[in-house]
Amino acid sequence: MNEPSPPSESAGRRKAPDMYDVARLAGVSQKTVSRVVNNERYVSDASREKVMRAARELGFRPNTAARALTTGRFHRIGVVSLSTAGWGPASLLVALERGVREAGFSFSVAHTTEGRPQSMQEGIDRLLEQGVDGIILSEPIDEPQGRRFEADVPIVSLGYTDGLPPKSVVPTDAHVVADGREATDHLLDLGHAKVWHIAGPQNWWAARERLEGWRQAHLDRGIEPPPHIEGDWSPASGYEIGKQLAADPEVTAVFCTNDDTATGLILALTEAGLRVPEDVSVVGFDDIPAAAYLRPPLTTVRQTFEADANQAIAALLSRIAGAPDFDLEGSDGDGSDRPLIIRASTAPPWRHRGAPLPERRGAPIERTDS
Amino acid sequence: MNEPSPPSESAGRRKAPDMYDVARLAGVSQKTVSRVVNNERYVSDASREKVMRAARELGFRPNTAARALTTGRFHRIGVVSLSTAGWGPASLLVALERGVREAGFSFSVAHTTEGRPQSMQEGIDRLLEQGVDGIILSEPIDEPQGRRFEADVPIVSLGYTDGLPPKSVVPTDAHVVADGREATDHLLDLGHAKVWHIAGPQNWWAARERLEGWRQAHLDRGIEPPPHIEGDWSPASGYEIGKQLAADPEVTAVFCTNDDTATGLILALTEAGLRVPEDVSVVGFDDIPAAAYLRPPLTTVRQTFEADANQAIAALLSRIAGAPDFDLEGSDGDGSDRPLIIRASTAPPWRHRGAPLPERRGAPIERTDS
DNA sequence: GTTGAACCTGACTGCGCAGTCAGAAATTCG
DNA sequence: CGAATTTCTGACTGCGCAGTCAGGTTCAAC
Repeated sequence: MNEPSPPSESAGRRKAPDMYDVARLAGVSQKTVSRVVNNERYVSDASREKVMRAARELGFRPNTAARALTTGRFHRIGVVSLSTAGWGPASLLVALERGVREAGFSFSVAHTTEGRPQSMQEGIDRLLEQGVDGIILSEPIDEPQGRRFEADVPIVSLGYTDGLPPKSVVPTDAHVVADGREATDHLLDLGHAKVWHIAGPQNWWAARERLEGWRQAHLDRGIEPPPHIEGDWSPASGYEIGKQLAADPEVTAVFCTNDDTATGLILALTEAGLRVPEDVSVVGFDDIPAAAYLRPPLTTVRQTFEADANQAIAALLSRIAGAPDFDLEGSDGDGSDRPLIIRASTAPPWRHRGAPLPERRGAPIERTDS
Repeated sequence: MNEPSPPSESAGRRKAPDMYDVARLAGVSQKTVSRVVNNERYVSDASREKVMRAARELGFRPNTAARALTTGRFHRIGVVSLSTAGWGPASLLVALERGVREAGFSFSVAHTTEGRPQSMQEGIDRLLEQGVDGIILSEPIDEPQGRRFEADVPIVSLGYTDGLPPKSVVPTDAHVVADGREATDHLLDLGHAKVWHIAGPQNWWAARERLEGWRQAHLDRGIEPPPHIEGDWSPASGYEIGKQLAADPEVTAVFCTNDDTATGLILALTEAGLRVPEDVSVVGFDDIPAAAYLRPPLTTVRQTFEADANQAIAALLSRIAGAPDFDLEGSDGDGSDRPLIIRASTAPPWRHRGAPLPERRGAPIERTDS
């Protein structure tokens, strides 16, 4: 009601109210205001009520800088991410922000500079300069020369990275390899003799793991995998590599390191007169929203961004809280959620062109809905 | 060399060095250290050198909280974004981070909570609580009841939003309408009588503008536009709406509010036995990386994320610096960069099914490379 | 040599908050 | 009823830094 009109009403922007202002209005001490704001014990209901009313009336907002200064905690998590808008990295970022927010922390991002070595360390440095309690490395890529990351706060990496300080490292290790293996197994189970692989840049951890899963799937059956071909995640690279693969009659099945690459590949195959899946089966990775609506709808591996993000955050928070080495085992899923989404881009090998199309065309096709 | 071993070497984590530590080692006062760190004038080369050496030796990092406390500036820009990994929002976020970083500011993100009204204001509140010097609203959507956004720092919106404080508002207004118009004009110029429109959710500013451009393109020619259909940006909604459109023989051209929707649409048309572009032409929006590799390669409108982001940042920084109403006119491009990328999904109307395919199939097709 | 200006430096202070502690008031217990 | 305990409160302090100011030094100009 009676607005305590600020002393200098004439000035442009009046000073933000601090705890002393609230205390004065409420008739208590600054320390009591602090207690109320931080929900501490030992404040009478009467005082609490008065303070809250005064704070609301003044529009009081605690000053984070001052709080951080006295507590030494910033209440902020930093994330180093790649400067790409690709589905994978972007989804991870969204999941991380959500998890961090729900944990009550602020969220800072430092993107790496594209094509710049050591840019992960630079990202870490920028985060440290602005003040964070912990750092998450999303989509880690290798630093040159196996350099060690340096930081005086806990670091957690979503996926393995060499050179991490002792704290660190994360969950997802095992299952990404498993995912790559499952995709490959699916194709081998269909009867394909070998599965070709369009890999991602091998300085990315995720790309390496998928390749490793693909390799293992072959070796487990005593098959020598064909040489893999390295792309750059883009549809363009999938298209270019696809033109090569289309020329090789031995190629009947391809596992792509992501859905974008698969999109380019399919176009190249089609332009070469090959049919998917009748002549060549294709598996992607990511399950981007459009995957179910490509022609043909793409068999792919659905990523578990939410779960990965939450594991990373849990690990980081426990380290921030002081646990020297939080044990994460057991939380690693056993794969019961079946990340492989089988759609119409995979089928048994055909290998005789011109054969009549199978009836799949009008068959019901699973579309993702999550 | 002679490492000044910290007093309590036994303790786990030793206290981070402050300016007094550096000053002691360098043989100067704390204030001089402050001067060197902030690159102020009036420091002798000798002092500067000593301080820098000492700072490096101790691994000194200025404490942002203390600095923010004394200066009242956080050196941080906050962005409120949608919690989606879609190409558009994610690209904007990447561009914004880059621009903010280059301006020497830190970058905080607050995502909105999906499906929650008032979540933009909540995002703003979260940013204000953690301390930012200014806020950018990326991909603004309407708040319920035309509520005014409240903040005691400058806000800039990437696209118009009702209820913004006087400071605010941005650049892109004009050209997004123009983009929608250009896409539609392209189809009308090809000879289509009308262009159907799969719109985005109309509480999104971007979706409204594109629809408006589509509408204007019709009205300018004295054509009554057909009713638009509202999707939700997803391929799924494009597919569902596509099934309706496929049943209407009048439909020969569709402008989709984004490339994902177009992807779903094309599948629905294809499944209905229609050919793109022979029976129906399709234009998308965004120019996602896969757009050039769909079948057919998609005619679409390329977004100008970098430019938009930079304009928003420039506007925000100038307001932070004190300019009450920075005038942005003139910076609005005149369209000389031709955002419409014409590929193979658009052609003149055919309208007699079963006609021989035109020769486009093998024709060279532009692929984006930027 | 004197005057002034530019240059350089450090003591002191306050930013807004939470930690510490001493003490008052209310409650429980023997 | 007094003693021990719990609850409540505020004075005081320091976190690490940059702003202010006073003083000292150097240099050029008169």
